[in-house]
Amino acid sequence: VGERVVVSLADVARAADVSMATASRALNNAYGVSPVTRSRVLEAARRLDFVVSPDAARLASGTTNAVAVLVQHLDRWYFGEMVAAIESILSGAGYDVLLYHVNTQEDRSKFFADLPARRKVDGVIVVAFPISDYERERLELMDVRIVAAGGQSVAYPYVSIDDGRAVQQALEHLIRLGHRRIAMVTASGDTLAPAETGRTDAYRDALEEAGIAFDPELLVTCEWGGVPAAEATERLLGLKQLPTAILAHSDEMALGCMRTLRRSGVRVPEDISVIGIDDHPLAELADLTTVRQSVSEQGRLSAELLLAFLDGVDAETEQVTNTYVVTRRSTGPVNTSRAR
Amino acid sequence: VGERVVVSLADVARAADVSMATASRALNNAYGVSPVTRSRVLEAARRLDFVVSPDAARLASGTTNAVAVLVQHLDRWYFGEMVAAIESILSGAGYDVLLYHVNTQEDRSKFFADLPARRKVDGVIVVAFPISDYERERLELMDVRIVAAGGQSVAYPYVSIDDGRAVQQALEHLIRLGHRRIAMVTASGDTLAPAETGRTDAYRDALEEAGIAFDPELLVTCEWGGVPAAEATERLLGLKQLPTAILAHSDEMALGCMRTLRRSGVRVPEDISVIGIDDHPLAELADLTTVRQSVSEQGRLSAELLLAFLDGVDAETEQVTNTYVVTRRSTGPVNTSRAR
DNA sequence: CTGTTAGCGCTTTCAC
DNA sequence: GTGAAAGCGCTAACAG
Repeated sequence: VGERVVVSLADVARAADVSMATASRALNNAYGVSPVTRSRVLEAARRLDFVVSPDAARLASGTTNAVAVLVQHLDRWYFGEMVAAIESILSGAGYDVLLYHVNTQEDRSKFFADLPARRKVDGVIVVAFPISDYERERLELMDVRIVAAGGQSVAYPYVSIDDGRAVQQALEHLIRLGHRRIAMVTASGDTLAPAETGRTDAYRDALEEAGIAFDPELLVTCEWGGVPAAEATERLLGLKQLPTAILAHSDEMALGCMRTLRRSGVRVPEDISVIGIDDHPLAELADLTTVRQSVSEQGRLSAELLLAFLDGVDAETEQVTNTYVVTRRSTGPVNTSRAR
Repeated sequence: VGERVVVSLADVARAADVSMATASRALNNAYGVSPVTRSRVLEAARRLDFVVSPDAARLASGTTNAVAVLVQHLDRWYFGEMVAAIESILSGAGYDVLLYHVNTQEDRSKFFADLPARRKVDGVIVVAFPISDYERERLELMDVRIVAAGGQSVAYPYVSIDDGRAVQQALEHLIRLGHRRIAMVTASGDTLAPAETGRTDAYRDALEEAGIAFDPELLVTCEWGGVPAAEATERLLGLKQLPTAILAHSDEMALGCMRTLRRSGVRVPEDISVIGIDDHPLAELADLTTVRQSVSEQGRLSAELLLAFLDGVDAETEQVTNTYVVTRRSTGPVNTSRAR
């Protein structure tokens, strides 16, 4: 008995007493194999513990059965949740997921310069990642289908929320509570952040729509993150006339705002209301009111969108998922008679 | 002029007027190519925009240059941070990262039953993932190097913190503040959670070491997560004699504890101190005292460990990274004269 | 240092 | 329904 370490298709064919061609067909569920032959092959394969060589299969067939997922900030909830959802759909469909994490500018340049995924994947999903013209050009070189997950992309089919709508909902919530002096702590400067300008613009628009004059003092900008947001909030507290509510670019940043308020003895929501965007799992623990988005839904839909393309099926190329306010304890009616 | 869509090594060789073998050598930085020939090949490759077919290369060479990362709970900070760090090292070394996310029991069974990464990778990194004997057996079938990241594995080389030590440090911190009645809110029941029993056992040991009798009432168990922890804390508040401090299994859970305390009007740390483990980015925003671990360091080291093995280099197979208490505002001296 | 020669392990026409 | 044969595009001896 041979002690073959790795069993090949030839072994299976021999064991089943058929040609390699037939064995291959049987294993791939291709047409043109009699049921009895097929089961004989399958049985032999199982007995020999056969596993196809994916490389040989790919080389011969020309398809990779793999998808690249391009993502940054995987250490943040939003991105992890997104990738998890994408992976789930893709692996369920028999695709491998090649992960490319590009956090630094250096990673990023390197990725687009080298295109390490080239010839390795049938498609790529870009997660909440605004890409430059140059980067788009490079990506095109890969000559595969591209889908954007969680960011409205002008260049590619996408699945995302409507950032403007989310901001609008937040503002409507606050305005309904009587707030007029509403600040926003926003992330920017970071070209890596998604939706950076969208949310800020929407803030101005929504204010205007409500007949509230935009006050530049109330729009503070900082890097993405809770600590930067905490610092930005200090600036807000330095104002002669304080805001009665703060909208944060994301929940993490809202938590930063809340820390500053807490440390300064400002009561939330009695003195100042705070609202975030995302519905981060920890928002609930912080009693933070927020505009909820379903990240896993966006991940799922974007993966399905790519799969549809790969199957040659037409699909809606611009999908927008819902957002809505989740009211918790960090927002309340404006306090007109407060003394500070 | 030919309109070749995809340029092959043969094209490059022809353009550089060398054999395919030489072209291959030049492209792979192999020895035995004169500088001038090499540069001629490289130039031709660049001009033709040549990209090797990874499948063909793998088929011919027998190496995959890919690593599988097996992970669950990618939506949690710990896991995302870990994978990000791993990816960074691996991609820097020229490896592709195949991501396998197994969150549900179903995913998990499927993964180990099918072993979709088989024959596709040179090694696998298992992220904080206690595997069963059966699963280990299946994994062995892949016949590749395996490393555990962020969980002490009896079966594989690993990089992780010393969970017992972390708990001990937390307890030492509390005891130094005068606490004797220290509760623990711990995650368990979930076979998917890492270090689940380790931390609980360490809690008992560390108490004993400090001469504090273990009180079963003070050890409450729940599923992993902030909300379960919040509920578990309610149970604690139902006790006749309250604890003066709570150690949570993780920062997320500590935040759950804090919510219950806050909602119940229990002051932190005046009435009850709270300490977590991890140093989650949001712990800082919640002013949570915690035992810090560097997840990215563990990710980096485990990837480097695997790379060493793949290079045939010997390396330390059990690496333990440091932890230490980061004091913030959620812990304070025990309040002996408190009235509740 | 460079070229020749075999494959790597499959899939896929094309016949039968 | 099944088999024979021809590659897929590259790497790795082995010669020279």
